[in-house]
Amino acid sequence: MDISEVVRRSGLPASTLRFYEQKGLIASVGRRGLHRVFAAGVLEQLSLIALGRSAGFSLNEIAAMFGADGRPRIERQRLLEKADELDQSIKQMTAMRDGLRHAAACPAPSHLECPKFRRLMGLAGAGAIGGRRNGTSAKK
Amino acid sequence: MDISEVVRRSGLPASTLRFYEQKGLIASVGRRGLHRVFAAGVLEQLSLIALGRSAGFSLNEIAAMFGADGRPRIERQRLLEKADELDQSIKQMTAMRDGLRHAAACPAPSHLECPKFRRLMGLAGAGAIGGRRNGTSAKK
DNA sequence: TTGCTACTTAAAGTCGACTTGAGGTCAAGG
DNA sequence: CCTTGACCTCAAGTCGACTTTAAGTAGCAA
Repeated sequence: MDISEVVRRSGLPASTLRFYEQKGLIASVGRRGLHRVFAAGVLEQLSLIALGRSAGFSLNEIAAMFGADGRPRIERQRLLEKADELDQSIKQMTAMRDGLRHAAACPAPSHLECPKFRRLMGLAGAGAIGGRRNGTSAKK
Repeated sequence: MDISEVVRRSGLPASTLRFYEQKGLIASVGRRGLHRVFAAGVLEQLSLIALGRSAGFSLNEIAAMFGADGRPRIERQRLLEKADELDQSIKQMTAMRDGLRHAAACPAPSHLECPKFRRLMGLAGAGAIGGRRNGTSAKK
């Protein structure tokens, strides 16, 4: 496969593929002239990377867990840790979601006067002390 | 309150407070000499900002929803949209968490051979096509 | 009044994950 | 054979949310 086919089948731009290769996340099996040639397995590796990303791993963490060859050498301990982290986040986000829904329906003139909203603010403050979180930034 | 008290009571560094002021997220009520003076309400505003952040709003979005005065002029529609986004994320993260837990317990020699893991990879791939997501990066 | 020190500013730096741009190469089709 | 355009490299740029740094100022204790 040449890069354009990987682009087509993975949906990722070529620049990302080159970037991933440079980071050691994937590897081309060789060159035809200048052009990279990829094995079919790279698609699987890319899925794996997407999986890791959406589980909250950074590219560096992913690189550490799988060589450029794609052989997964995942420490199960690490997975459980991440799962616990996700649990934390899920709890936070769930509270937040409920709070938002309530705020949208709340009859208080200003949300600041609503006890539920205020409780929610407390929650967020506590969260802020702890970790940092990002939402979907689907902005252009 | 001078800035050091806000720092003390909010837990945020002074640089962040100045940054927020510059962004129009908070405002000082005046100066004593060069030094900013803040009203007590700024603590509430900061909670509100933390709340918005942890609900996945960007600082710009938050600035648009509340003036520097802190008067919340939240469009309820917007809140519901964010709540729906959070629902999406929560579903993704829940699937991911379960997948991770399974992977940690899975007896397959390589996770790539585990059907559950593969299904999970499909999920992640689908997510990748859609939006972008970040986990807790508690790295120093 | 002196001088410490907490405050001030503006600008630049950082980090992660990419994207963009300039300039170059070369395999393939006409 | 020659052009075309897909691919290449390397460097720099972008974005969000801050932090850091350098240089300056002024409130307050002694």
